[in-house]
Amino acid sequence: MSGVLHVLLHMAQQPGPFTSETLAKAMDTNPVVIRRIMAGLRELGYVHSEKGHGGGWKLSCDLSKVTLRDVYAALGSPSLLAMGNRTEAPGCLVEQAVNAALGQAFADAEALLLSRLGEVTLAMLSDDLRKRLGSRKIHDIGAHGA
Amino acid sequence: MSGVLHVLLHMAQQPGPFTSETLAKAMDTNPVVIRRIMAGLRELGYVHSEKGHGGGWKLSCDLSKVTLRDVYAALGSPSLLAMGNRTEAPGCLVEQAVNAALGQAFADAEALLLSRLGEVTLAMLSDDLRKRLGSRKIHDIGAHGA
DNA sequence: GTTTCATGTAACTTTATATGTTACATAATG
DNA sequence: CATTATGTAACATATAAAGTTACATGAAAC
Repeated sequence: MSGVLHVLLHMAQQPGPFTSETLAKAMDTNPVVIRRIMAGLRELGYVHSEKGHGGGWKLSCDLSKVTLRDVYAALGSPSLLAMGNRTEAPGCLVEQAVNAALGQAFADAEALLLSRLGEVTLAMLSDDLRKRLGSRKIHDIGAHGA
Repeated sequence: MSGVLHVLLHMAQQPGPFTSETLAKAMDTNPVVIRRIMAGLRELGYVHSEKGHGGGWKLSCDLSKVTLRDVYAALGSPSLLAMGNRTEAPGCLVEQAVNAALGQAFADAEALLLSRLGEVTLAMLSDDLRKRLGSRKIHDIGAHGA
């Protein structure tokens, strides 16, 4: 999640296109990993890719319309919580009692988190980033960490 | 977490003591795993253990005073969320912007979850379990899943 | 058209983490 | 002192995430 946003935000600072290799260097990872990540975003139309010379990845969405929750969904909505309910002995009443108590707390927290993510658009993130960049010239994607 | 509560709740139904082996069978795991789990609880005084003949684990706390949050703390407060912030390039402003946005949402969700866990005592869980058991004779810890 | 550059994707390897296991020391009881 | 239990280190296994390699596909340059 954090990594995906990092990529998207980088892309929002320059017109592109960006090759998987370029993005991979910025993220200090492998091009294939980038393609895997971007695949989900492409399916939902947030980015698109082109092959061959001059190809690569481009944003293809209105940043003010896409929330962090949308991005999360594009990743396949992986579990947000580190701990789940045991399901090894579903018939056990002890387990049912435990799951009932934990399940409600977990569900509430997850709902809140999703709601919060839904309030933040990529455009808001991008604006925040530009503020942080301040008067500074927008740094090239190659000059990472500088 | 779920597993620990399972053990504690089982223990709350019978006077004990329970050997690690007994508890391990009920949880379908290994005695050493039980001892590892219980170690944190013992340090906070929620359970205590005795060696040798007739030894084993006993509850040593007021169930109405210990919340699920306390139990969580006894486990070393492991991360509740499945995803954290990237920290690979702390100097990168993009990363800072992403972490600021995600960090707030994560912190809020975590706070809510902790708060919810703090509202539920082991006694409440135990009461709920007894209701579920209904008129049924309290099952022996050996008769798991029945 | 063929060479080059880029994505798409399957298959494999590596790494990290959690869990389970073995072995043995320590302590308490009969 | 033999037995039973915890305490804990060390090792093994299983699982999942991340990284890597290899090669097919498609698009642009020449």
